[in-house]
Amino acid sequence: MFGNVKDYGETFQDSIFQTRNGSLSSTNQIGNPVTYKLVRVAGDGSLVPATDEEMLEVKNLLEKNEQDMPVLPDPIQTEEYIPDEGSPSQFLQLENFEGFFQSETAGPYTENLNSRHESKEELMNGSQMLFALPDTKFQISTELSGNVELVPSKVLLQEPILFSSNGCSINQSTDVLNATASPKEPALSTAASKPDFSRVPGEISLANLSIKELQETFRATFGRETTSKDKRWLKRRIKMGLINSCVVPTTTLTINDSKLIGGDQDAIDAFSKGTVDEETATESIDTPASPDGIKGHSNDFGHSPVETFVDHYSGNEDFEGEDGSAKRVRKPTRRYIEETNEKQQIDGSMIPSKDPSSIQAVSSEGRVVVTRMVSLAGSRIQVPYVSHVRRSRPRENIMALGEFRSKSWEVKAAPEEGNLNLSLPQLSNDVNRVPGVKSASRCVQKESDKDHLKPIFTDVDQEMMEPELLDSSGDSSDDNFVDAPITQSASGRKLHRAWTISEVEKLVEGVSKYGVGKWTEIKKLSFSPYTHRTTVDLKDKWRNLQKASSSNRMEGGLKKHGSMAIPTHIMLQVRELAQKQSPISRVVSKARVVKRSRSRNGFL
DNA sequence: CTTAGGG
DNA sequence: CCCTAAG
Repeated sequence: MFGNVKDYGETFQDSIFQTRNGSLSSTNQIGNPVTYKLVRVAGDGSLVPATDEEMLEVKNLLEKNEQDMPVLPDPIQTEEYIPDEGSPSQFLQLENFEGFFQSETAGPYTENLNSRHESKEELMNGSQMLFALPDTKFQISTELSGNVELVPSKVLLQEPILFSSNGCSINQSTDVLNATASPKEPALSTAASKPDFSRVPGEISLANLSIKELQETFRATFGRETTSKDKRWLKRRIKMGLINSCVVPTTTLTINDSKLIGGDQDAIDAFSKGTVDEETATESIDTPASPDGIKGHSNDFGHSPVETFVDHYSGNEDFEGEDGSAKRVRKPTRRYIEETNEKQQIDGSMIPSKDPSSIQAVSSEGRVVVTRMVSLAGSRIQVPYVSHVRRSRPRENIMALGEFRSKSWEVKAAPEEGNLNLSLPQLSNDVNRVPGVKSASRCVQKESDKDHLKPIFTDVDQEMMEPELLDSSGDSSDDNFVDAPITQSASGRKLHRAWTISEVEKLVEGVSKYGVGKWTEIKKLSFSPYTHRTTVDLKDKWRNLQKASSSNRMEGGLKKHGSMAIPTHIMLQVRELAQKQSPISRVVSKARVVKRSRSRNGFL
């Protein structure tokens, strides 16, 4: 039924939705507030709010036992959320639990305890398989505490929002949180409480808090002030703070048939508008751990979700709007985007769409990914949504590739259809498979270069043209090479131009004249005609030359892949210069250092 | 912007 | 070749 792990996330979402509108219709659809609070069970079974000392104690206990304490998932599963570290049972004994339930909990929970000897299947049926609870979960339950193992099922029926994964869960209810004004600990302790706290006195629901109150709560939670007036943001932050490392969904996204059908409208709007930012994406259905086959996506900056979160809220936030988009966040780098896309492509979020222009939210391994159809060289593929509003300089735009091709065709007069068609399947394959968008686009480009540009001006062409000749043809012409500039600007990437021998010679000469690293001078004085060679290019080429020259075996003929046979005398020159420059300068600098340190130490 | 270095 | 981090 739920065998397909990949569909798990989606199924889960469906379940939530159905539950909210179905069996739980008596509850307020989305915002049914449930709050938690750390309490102590007194001798008579009554609940006593925890004192600060107790909070601290609990915290210490948790830290102390963090390592060796086994995870007892069962009590956890009765909760709306689960702290990522440690188990509540570390500080609340099972007896307390039972007493807790008996004294404070009406029917259902007591029932659960009493009926815990029912067959697992029965309870599963009773819960109408609302969730595809991983088998492992039950296994663990059985191992650890056989007699409580069945509780979750029914409890889940009551509070179907739970999804536990390796001790971390995703809380799908929108405004559930603990407003106990104490940092972190409440979050940990909540797991030890019973699921339904809506009747516990003293609770506070964030949903109803004013901005000021939210700010207060924020301060109480994080120990610092905030100026944010964004309710949604505040609530999320507080929740995250309480949940600790567990990722709090920004909103309640519900996926049905790959369509976004429910949830926080703001967030949906955000998605639609393409304002989905890094954080939103991260906060989608995603878990740090993946025992259930739902792979967690590590943050691409190499931070844990927590770290990222900290980064974001620790800044001097100055949030303008309710939409929360004002959050100042590091602009994802090109590479980041590419890698992210790649990753998501790997995840297999390639879902063909009938409506090419449709933006959809698809669930991929428990993560909601908003995608859009894009036309790449004539074929439609689905790619993770990225806002079309350019925030930095153009990346190798997919559309540009199309232009690129057209231009090339124009020049080449008669592009073989077969050639194009040949490349497309390969492209599609690439996109579908591991290489991802990045590789795909590069692939296209490369092919384009090969197929259409090389014939126009090849290495041979360049070799034949004397640099001096080109020189005289006008230095203003960055490229008198046909349509190179057009192509270049269209592709957004510099056209690869093989280095000619004469260029290399000039380079070497320049290096010998002005020294290694003086690329600007070399370019100015020796490369004025070659405006397409940047200083970086010179540097790169020099690096390559050095590499080549150092690996002396290169002489033979190992460079058959068209890498141009560099005359040995040049190589020798390079090696000479490299040796003259690198080791000696090192020695020199070393000597200088010694000199300096000696003088510093009073010698000399 | 220039350099240096990693990708 | 691209991208970034440092000066």
